[in-house]
Amino acid sequence: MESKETAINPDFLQPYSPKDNEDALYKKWEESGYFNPDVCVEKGVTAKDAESFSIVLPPPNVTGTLHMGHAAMLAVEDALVRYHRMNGKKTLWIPGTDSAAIATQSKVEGDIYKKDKLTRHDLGREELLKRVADFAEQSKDTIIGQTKAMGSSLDWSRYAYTLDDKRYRAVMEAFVRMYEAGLIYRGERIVNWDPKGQTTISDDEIVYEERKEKFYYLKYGPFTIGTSRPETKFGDKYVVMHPDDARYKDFSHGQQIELEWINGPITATVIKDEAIDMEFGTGVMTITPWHDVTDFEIAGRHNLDKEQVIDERGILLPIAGEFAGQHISKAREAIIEKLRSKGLLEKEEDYTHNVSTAERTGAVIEPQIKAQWFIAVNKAVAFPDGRVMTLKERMRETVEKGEVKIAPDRFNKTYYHWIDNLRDWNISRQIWFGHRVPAWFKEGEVKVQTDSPGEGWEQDPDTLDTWFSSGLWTFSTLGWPEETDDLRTYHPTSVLETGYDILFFWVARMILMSTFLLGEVPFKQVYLHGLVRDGQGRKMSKSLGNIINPLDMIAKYGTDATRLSLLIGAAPGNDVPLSEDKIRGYKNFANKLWNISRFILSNTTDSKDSATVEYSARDQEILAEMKKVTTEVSGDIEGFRLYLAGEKAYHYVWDELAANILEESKPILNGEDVKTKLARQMVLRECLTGSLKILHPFMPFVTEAIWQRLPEEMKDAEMLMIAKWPSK
RNA sequence: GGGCGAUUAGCUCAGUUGGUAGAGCAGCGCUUUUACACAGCGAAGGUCGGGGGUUCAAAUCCCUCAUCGCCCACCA
Repeated sequence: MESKETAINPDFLQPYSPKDNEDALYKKWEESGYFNPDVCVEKGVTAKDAESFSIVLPPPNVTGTLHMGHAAMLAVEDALVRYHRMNGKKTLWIPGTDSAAIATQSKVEGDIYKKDKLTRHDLGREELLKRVADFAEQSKDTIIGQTKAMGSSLDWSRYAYTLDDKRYRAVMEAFVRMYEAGLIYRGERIVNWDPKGQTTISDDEIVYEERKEKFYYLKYGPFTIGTSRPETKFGDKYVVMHPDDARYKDFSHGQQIELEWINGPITATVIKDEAIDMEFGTGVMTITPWHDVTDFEIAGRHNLDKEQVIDERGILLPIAGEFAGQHISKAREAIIEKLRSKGLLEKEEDYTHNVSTAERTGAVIEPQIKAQWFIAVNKAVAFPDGRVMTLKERMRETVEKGEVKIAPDRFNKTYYHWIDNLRDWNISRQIWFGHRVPAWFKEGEVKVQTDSPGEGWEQDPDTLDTWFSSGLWTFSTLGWPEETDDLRTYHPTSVLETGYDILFFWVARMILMSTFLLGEVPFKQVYLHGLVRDGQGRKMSKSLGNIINPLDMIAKYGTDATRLSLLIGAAPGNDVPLSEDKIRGYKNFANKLWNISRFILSNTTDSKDSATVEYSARDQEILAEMKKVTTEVSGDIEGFRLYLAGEKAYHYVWDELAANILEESKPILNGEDVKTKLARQMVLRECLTGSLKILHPFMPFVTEAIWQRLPEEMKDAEMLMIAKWPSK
């Protein structure tokens, strides 16, 4: 026994230490160049004509730090990538970071204000952009370093940043092409104005919040109107009711009525419109087309005047008379007081309704009419394949026809529902950090082109919605608009793995961009993961104090344990409960594997000659079993059931290989029958390498650490990372 | 108001095409016999949310109710 122990690597005499292995292994992988498929082909690891497998990493915010959600995403994607790489595919996983326009700019603005008490207007556009860019550059290494700590086998030579030159160019090109196709237009429309962020936002960036407010009944000439927003009512000179409402049949469309209103007598005009709900309130309302979407549409149908009442900062304009200059949040009380004193307030009720707020800033949205850039989703245009259809139709079709498959498929319905309700997408933002709209103005003329038309042309100061550039991500990272080899080889990408919470923001927008600009889908498969929650299924949050930091877990239990805990039990589309106990359990497993290896190696040091092996029936059974597990694990990975694949491999190794096979092998290994012993030694070695391989996608470090310590004759590759997946 | 999902052992969840329930963690008892105490062995624990139906057979399919959660929606 003594001699056998010394024959194997002495590291095995100590428990497995993730800390002492992980960084060195990652460095070794990175330096080998095998994260880059070109190197794999060059060195003969991958066949020149091999099928490709590609994933783009959903780019984390440059200024962010790694949280469990990222860790889960990296674990899933890396497992897929490692599996396909070992299966001989030309495998590419592209890293990148996102400038995250609004989020980043407001973070920097906040910091500057805290430190120097300066606003962005004090600094000016150029200076602010410089500071934001510096900040982004500084903090980008943090997230990259953390991504590496997870063991991610990303091809760093292809690293992309949403605001780097190539991506910037792609964005400009996309805008111009869509404009020329008539898909992008500039229009005066009612948009969602965020008074705090001082920018418009898209419909998808709105979050509804339930609020308890007062609902007021006001006397408006012969009518009683209901409103929850008296501060918008100054300009109201149209009173609207349903044409079929019997209560108001004596009033006719277009009829003019003199009445006393907040700031004195006005002339109101009766409008009949079917948008009115006869059941709600009194069935009569006045309209404020400048600050309400429904009202805007009614005004549009009847060609009515529109007047702005509230400015961009939420301050009442001169139309409000004595209330002008007041902020709407303060003015409401005073207005109600005046209405009451004039006898115009009939009653007030408690009222619960949904208020639209901006996702980023939390501010209550104030609809405003503004000239903005939009993408027309209902306009039929010619696609690259020659067909003429709308973006909506094309987007729906990709999923309906299975060009893009979504796992879990129940999200198909969610996707359709979103598309059916989709309205033109407002893509211009009034912030500075981001891709600037490639439109140029001069004396009322507009030119849309990537570079300035020359002297005297002023570029539109607006920037683009961050999701516009994100929508190009699968192909802007591959070199588009140039026709690169990468684009030909790796697009459409194989899988897009991301959280279900950005199905609309991102997944749908990528489908939109790719089908129109390239004439193909951006990816064949969507894999939606859930949110990582705590052990009790609660959301992780600072206030609950239940945040589990992936880097802490990596330091404490190792990356492999952290990865496994995020993979097992994580079915697509379902939230993942995570507790420290769970991670600890998988740390023990890594050590178990280490000890299994130690046992097998120390008991097979004298088994070099394999030429004349005769397997017993049981030996063959064991080998068949190994093969069966491999088949199942492979099937589960390919079917995106990683939670099952990981569990099965785990189960096999612990409960079958360790508990049964090793135990029953002890008498044979210690016995006198040399032939039987040799056969079993070969079988055990086979089980070990097979187990390391099927576990590698899930726990790359410990499996590679063991692989590096195997005798040469057991290995078919210098690194497990590029070893051949066992036959299925 | 519409849609989706969940309800299985103390906790968190598996259970792929229907065949008399499984895992991890926690907990209980025993074991330091060298691969591993970051371990092993053993016992305990569930009328699979309620009700109805289809079937020889249902946690698994259908209907219905209940509770919880999520998403979507321009009722002033």
